[in-house]
Amino acid sequence: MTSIRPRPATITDIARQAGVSTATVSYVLNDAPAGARIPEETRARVRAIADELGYVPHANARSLRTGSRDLVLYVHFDVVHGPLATGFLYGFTRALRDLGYTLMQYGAERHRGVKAARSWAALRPAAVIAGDDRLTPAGVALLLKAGIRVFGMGSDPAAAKGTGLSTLIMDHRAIGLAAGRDLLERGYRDLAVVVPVDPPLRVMGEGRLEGVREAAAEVGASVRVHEMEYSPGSAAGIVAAWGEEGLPEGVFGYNDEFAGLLLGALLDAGVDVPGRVGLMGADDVMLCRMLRPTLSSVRVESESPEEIARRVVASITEGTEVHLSPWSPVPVRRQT
Amino acid sequence: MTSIRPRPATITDIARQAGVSTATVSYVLNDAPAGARIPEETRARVRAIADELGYVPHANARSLRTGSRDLVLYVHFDVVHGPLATGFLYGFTRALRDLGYTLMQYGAERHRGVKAARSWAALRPAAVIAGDDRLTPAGVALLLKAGIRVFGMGSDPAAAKGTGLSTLIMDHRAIGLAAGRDLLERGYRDLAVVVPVDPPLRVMGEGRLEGVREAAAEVGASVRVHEMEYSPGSAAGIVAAWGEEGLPEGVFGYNDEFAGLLLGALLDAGVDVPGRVGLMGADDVMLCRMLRPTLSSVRVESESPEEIARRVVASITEGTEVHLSPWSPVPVRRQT
DNA sequence: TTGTACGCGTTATCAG
DNA sequence: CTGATAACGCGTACAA
Repeated sequence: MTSIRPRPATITDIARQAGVSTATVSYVLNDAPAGARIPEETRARVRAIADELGYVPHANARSLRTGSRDLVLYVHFDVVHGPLATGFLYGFTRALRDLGYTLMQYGAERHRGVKAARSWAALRPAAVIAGDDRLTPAGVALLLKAGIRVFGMGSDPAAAKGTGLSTLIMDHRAIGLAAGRDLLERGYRDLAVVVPVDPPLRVMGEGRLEGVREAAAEVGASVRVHEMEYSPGSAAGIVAAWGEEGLPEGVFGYNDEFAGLLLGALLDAGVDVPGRVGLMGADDVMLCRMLRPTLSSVRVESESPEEIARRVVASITEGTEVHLSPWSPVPVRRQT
Repeated sequence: MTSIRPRPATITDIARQAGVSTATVSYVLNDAPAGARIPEETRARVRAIADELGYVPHANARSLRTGSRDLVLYVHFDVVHGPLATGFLYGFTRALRDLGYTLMQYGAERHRGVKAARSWAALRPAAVIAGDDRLTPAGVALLLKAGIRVFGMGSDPAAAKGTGLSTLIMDHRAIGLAAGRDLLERGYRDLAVVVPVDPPLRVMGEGRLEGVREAAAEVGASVRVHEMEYSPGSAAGIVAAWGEEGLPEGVFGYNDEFAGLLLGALLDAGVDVPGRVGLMGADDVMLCRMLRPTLSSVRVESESPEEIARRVVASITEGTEVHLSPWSPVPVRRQT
């Protein structure tokens, strides 16, 4: 007597036990109008058996039959999500669920381009949201051809326009612009900007840098650029370099974490912050209020996840291309 | 002339265009032994058409037919994942993929117990990994009955033993024990511990507290407990209370973030850290090295994600209950 | 209420 | 040797 591994109950199991057809079971469990005149006694019996068997409909089989797609695939960047992104993702997930879609996060994808696209397409999602580092024109084309909407996170909306690729971006240039303007308003004319070397972050860093440069150009200020790794040693190296070439007046540290590392290195070097050097981060995470002096930052306010979800769903159902930029930057001045 | 929404190509489309049966297409595309003797010419034609059509097999249809389950559902806690958890999750995802399974993250689940279990069961995963705040005995039973393995994150292994529920836990008691012992080694006998009020964090906080208490009991030290929210105000409140009742000698701040908030509040109050008060966080994230003075912490080293993945898969294929605790704590002493 | 075709792909069986 | 037929997995929905 070998114990068999449990198997999920099927509609057929229920039909057999209840002595009715599978059609009847389906009608009863779905409260379908076509089965409206099935006697209450039968209905009760079917329901009782379904319950007893722990029956749960097979989502795959159902969607295979109905042809419905309710999956939205979210393919991560390979980086740690900050509280901002996490918070948005939660709201977005919930909002999508309310609209009848299921968002699944698909992490640690090792492929890109057509290979990645094929693995996503196999799941027949209604849409895929992926970092632009995973997308290639051929991959996007494959998905679109299969009726799967594609959202590039970070892709350039101008370049995407007309290709069918939708975009969902954080406007990094705008963040840099806000930070740069805030530093310039304080009278600084000699600015330094940090750009992460880590590839997925680098693109964003360059966008932010561009914004600072734009702000600087408005008043004829200068901008120095430094590559930085996410490590105390790299921060110390930059501060040491400033010791040689002269300290900048204002520093934009890419984000709060990089800025936090820089702040530590500046304090270690005995630099007066903000007396000698003004410092800004971005994202406005709680970290800003842990550091002393407290860190100035650029808060990124997001449009309601519900609204974004609605527009994503509209794009899915209408098969149209949309370009969403749910974030807007606001400087927050603190002690640095 | 209405443009029809693109539809994914099916095996039937290919068969029609190639003038062969769907069986032939299937054999060719899968390099099945049964189709080994299909002439190269036909094979090439089928492959070319599949390629041209952008054909990708329908994963659902395939698994429906073969009965295979390769999905592992990971249901988040509703909190921001730190770098530690994120890093583990990435490695774990990759390792599972190498073993033929796909890990999907399912966030912002609004249900718990049987309701949640039903929504997971509908996806027919091979296993579900969920926070114990989402699991109830009835829910677990439903899943097990359907042949779906269940891993409770944070569930008590002792309580689970024999019920079929597997566990995957971080040993919070051990973290508190390590922190407590480190503080006591420095000679502190008047300890304070912070416990977050936020429900999902509270459980972990209580586990860590228990560990500190255990350490304190070994040498007869005292332990004060303070509830804390994740806000600068709450930290300031606690420090103010210490002003009234007297400062503790050593503080365990639950984790680095809560400790960082406390550090800021202590410095604001003019308290000498670590001269007057020693402070420890936990998790050892980069934040520790941004703060000045740099924060002592408890690093949590995880067993290799590959090894954990192997054991999870073994549990799935053999249908056995396992209890994994892939983390071990190591104190890291810095300036605080 | 039931029989059954269908959605998509796999595979054992059978025929030219 | 080459390849088609058909049953099947699970649930839905139309015709009877």
